[in-house]
Amino acid sequence: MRTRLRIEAAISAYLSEHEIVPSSAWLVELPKDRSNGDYASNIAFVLARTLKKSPPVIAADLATSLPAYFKDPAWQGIQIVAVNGFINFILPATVCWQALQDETFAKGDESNPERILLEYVSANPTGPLHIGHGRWAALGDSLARVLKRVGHSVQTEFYVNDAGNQIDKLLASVSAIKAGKPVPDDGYGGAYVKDLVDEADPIVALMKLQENTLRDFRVEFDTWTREKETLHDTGLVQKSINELKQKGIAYLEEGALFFRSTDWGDDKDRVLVKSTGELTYFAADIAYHQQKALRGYDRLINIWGADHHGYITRVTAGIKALVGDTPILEVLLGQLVTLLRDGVEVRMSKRTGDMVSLQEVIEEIGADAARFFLVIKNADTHLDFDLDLAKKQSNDNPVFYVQYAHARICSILRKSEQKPLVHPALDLHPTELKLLKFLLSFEDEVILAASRREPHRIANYLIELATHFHAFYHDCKVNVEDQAMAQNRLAICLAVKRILAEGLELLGITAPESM
RNA sequence: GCGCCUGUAGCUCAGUUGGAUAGAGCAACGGCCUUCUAAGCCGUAGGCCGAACGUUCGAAUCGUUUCAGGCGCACCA
Repeated sequence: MRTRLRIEAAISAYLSEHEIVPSSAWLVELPKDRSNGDYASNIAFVLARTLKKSPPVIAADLATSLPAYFKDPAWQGIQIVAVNGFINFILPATVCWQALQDETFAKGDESNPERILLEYVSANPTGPLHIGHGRWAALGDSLARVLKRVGHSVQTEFYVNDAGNQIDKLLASVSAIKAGKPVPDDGYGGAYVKDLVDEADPIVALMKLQENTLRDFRVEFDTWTREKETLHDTGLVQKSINELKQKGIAYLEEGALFFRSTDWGDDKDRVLVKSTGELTYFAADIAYHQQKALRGYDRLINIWGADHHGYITRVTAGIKALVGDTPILEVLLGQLVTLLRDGVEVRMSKRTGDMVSLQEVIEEIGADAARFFLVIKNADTHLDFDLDLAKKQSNDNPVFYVQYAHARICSILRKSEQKPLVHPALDLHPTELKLLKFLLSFEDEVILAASRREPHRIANYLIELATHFHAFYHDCKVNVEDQAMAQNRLAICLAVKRILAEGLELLGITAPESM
């Protein structure tokens, strides 16, 4: 059982035995300052009004009563102290050892597993991917890994917009070059376009290009869905439109067909078929989301750039109109990335070809550093990605700091002549104990990263774990004469190695054996 | 004008389902390699959490207002 849940259960048992009903939600959490304890609860604050006593008094009562609710052998020796109204729980090392030896530690903890379709990147096949796509790729792939780890069933999808205006323009540009004519003003003039003239199918070639870049970035999709063959050639877009007409939520006005999205809270109704007879991109998008919904998921998660914010309401309206309330559409917005060179913004334009591709970034600084840089910041803060800085910093980049901890452990293991073995009775050095306990909070971070869709938490956790390990390395020599101590410390090293490797795996970053 | 995001140390950012003295890295300064990788460790310094008011026992966190920056408000994709 998860450590936090075990503590919550004890408090709940106490409450129900004493027939106390809290007036609002209480929780057991990781204290901001770990020196206060390993876990803490605010229950005394919540009960203050109900019991008409001050939080410190209630906390003191609970602190003396609660130990009786931890009878399990491993929990013997738990310290429960009341400070300023908080109840702090200081765990015995045996609880940590027990949790860490469990194969399912920090895995599959989701109480409501869902079938999720996660769609991300979905770049137009009109050019190479750039750093912005890289952010969605790093974010989406890590999120998929995190969601799977806690027990959701996740399928990832890349939607290929291979129909419409931009595609026509690209093909026109390729034809123009082939015919020795200049590229049209609104066409694509990037160097890569010239390489497409010999391709039988330039779109497929560009998809391959994007797929290869993503593979170099360690991002692979379960499915690639092509708009043209899946939605247009099959007549599914028209079918969706017809359904809307039949339901009376699409109407003709001034020669255009409108979808009454205002029925679902949109600002204005949206055009499905232009007065010219052309379908809008939105029409295809509605059909696409209807199809996704019909494939049987509980939830559709899309990662979009913040510039697509305005689309959420109308696409949600489309799903509700055609399918209903399930699946839920959840859109994660990420703020855009500005690529800087020497502190100066590099304008990104596929049309002019003035861009630095994701492929180039990966080749310059490596997939590990690039992924870490792109995923470490909260997705809703704007990201300045300075190429020169990233290159320059490659030596003191946090990703190396974390990887170095892993490599150091591997080195220790290679030199060791002992077998790791836990000696629960052994006294631990304070730094050692801190490290051991910090390992335990991995499960809470993973849960949080999953439920809030925030993979950057994993990156921050790993940096902190590496910090604890490096301090341990400094304070506690592992390969010492004392056999029991050496075995114990080796066991800690193995546990740290495992969590570092699993955490890095969640971010799609390698865990090197040596550096 | 309306909507969304951001504003925390010199710089880059954590911390935001309300909680304990607001944290880290980089940059600055000072220590630590006869000891398992110094890509490391330890210490010093650095803050009216953009501003104001409000809710609360308690606010960086919630509400209102306001200032600054970014992004959207198409019969474009």
